[in-house]
Amino acid sequence: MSSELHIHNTLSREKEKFVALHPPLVGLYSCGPTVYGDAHLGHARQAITFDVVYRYLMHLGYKVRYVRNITDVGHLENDADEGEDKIQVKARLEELEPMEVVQHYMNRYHDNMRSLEVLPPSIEPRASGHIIEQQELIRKIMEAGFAYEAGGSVYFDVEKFNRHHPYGQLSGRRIEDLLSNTRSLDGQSEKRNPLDFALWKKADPTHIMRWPSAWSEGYPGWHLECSAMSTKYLGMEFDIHGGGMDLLFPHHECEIAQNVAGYGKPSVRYWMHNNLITINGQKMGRSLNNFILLDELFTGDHELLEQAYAPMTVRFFILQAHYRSTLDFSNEALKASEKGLDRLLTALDRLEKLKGGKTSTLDVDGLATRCVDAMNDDLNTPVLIGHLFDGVKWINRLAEGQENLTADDLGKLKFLYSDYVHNILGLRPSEAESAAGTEGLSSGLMDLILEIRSGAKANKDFQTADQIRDALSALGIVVKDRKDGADWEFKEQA
RNA sequence: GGUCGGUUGGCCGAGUGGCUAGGCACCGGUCUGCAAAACCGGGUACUGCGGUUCGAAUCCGCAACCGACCUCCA
Repeated sequence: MSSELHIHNTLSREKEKFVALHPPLVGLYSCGPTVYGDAHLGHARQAITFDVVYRYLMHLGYKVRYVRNITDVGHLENDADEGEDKIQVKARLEELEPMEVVQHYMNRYHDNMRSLEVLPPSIEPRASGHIIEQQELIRKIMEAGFAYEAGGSVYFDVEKFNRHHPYGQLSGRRIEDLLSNTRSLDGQSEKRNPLDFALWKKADPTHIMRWPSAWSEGYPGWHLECSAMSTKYLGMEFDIHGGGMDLLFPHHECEIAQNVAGYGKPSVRYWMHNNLITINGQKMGRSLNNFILLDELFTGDHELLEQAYAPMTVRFFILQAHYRSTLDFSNEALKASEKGLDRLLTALDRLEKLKGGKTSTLDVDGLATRCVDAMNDDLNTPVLIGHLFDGVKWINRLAEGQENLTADDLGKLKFLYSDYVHNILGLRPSEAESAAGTEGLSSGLMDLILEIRSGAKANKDFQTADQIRDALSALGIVVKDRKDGADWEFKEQA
């Protein structure tokens, strides 16, 4: 593929050339978490996938407005008719204000995201802060005749909508199939049709989160917030909407219907969906209760974990698979990522110390082209990483004098690596390493210690030399003897 | 049941009509006081059966198995 960005559009099920609506601006929206619990590996995949989309678009020179919402109201436990709000349930169980629950898990989500080097979005709107906008959209949908009130609640009339606009295009469903598959309600429902979904729910007396409206004191339906908030911040039409594949139906399908019903046209040009993390071949999810929390990964505190994994290991693990493929969790795979990442980052350190020569024996421009092509081909990070490892071999050979690069080419290579590894993939050395760095006190001390050790080695006093190396190893520092002196680095933590 | 997707070597995971993906693990070698790292070399692969083709892991058909969505789920 050439040097233009193509992304797989769920709407067409094909890779399409990306054309921004209003270059250099790009509007990007992705569905954030419902904050009633801690984030697990699946949340990390979603966040990292669209973090890379965000980073890469910026790399290409676009001015991106990235909106990632926080669902803090309206997400029900069950079927829209009988379920209770997830946050309300949690609040009741823990005897907290719903907003205390929201704040608590939102803070923890942000901590997790920071650890994973996920950039904060441009705007992080919360559903509870946009009740007016959501009510306004309901009004528009009702005016257009695609919603009805029943008992103080308002429902979207899917069947009527489908008579004027196709419903189910995104998820590839036909309304007839859906109808024949829905279980029959026992007549208690206010909905005219089982496919209808709630835009506004009347609050029962025990419900804490409630707002006045023309229909009842109540709260908005889950699907509504994304339509209302994306329109508010990105306009009636914007470039990319992302989310996990499990949100495709009904969430995103309903979102499209709401926008078409309320504003007369669909809002999103490119729909992108990341695939799920599996564990023992099965989807990792809250409903299956087989998830591993990010905090558990970072501490190793989970029965399925053989060790703790650094956030960067988790990030690298996720980036080593294409976002549209399932990715199977296993200790073996995580450990392989840990080592691979270490190899990549160590090479990056070595690269910084290299000096240019008179000739070049390697094709840096060719490597750069392969890297761009990989990313332009639907954000193919695993292929990109494969190319970067080709370069790792180069770097190591350069360091050992088996290859040469001119200062000019070396500069290009350094720029390439820092650009892709740091800026686009968002991979950074662990905090212990960057905190100590290669400068400052610890660096000076290490120079001193290694100098003493090298003196001992010169005198064939290997006992002393090994004693120093073992002692440093116990402190988590690895000494590597090279031809021209010794090098050192921190051991991978955990 | 409906719709969609997958099945690649010891593990993870790309790719694609003919050219080594890559990482990890493993084996041999070089270097080294030893070790680590690095470098060089090596083996094991495309679920099965048919078809199209000069040539298929890659396209088509059938079968088996696995999974996702159809209710909440990133």
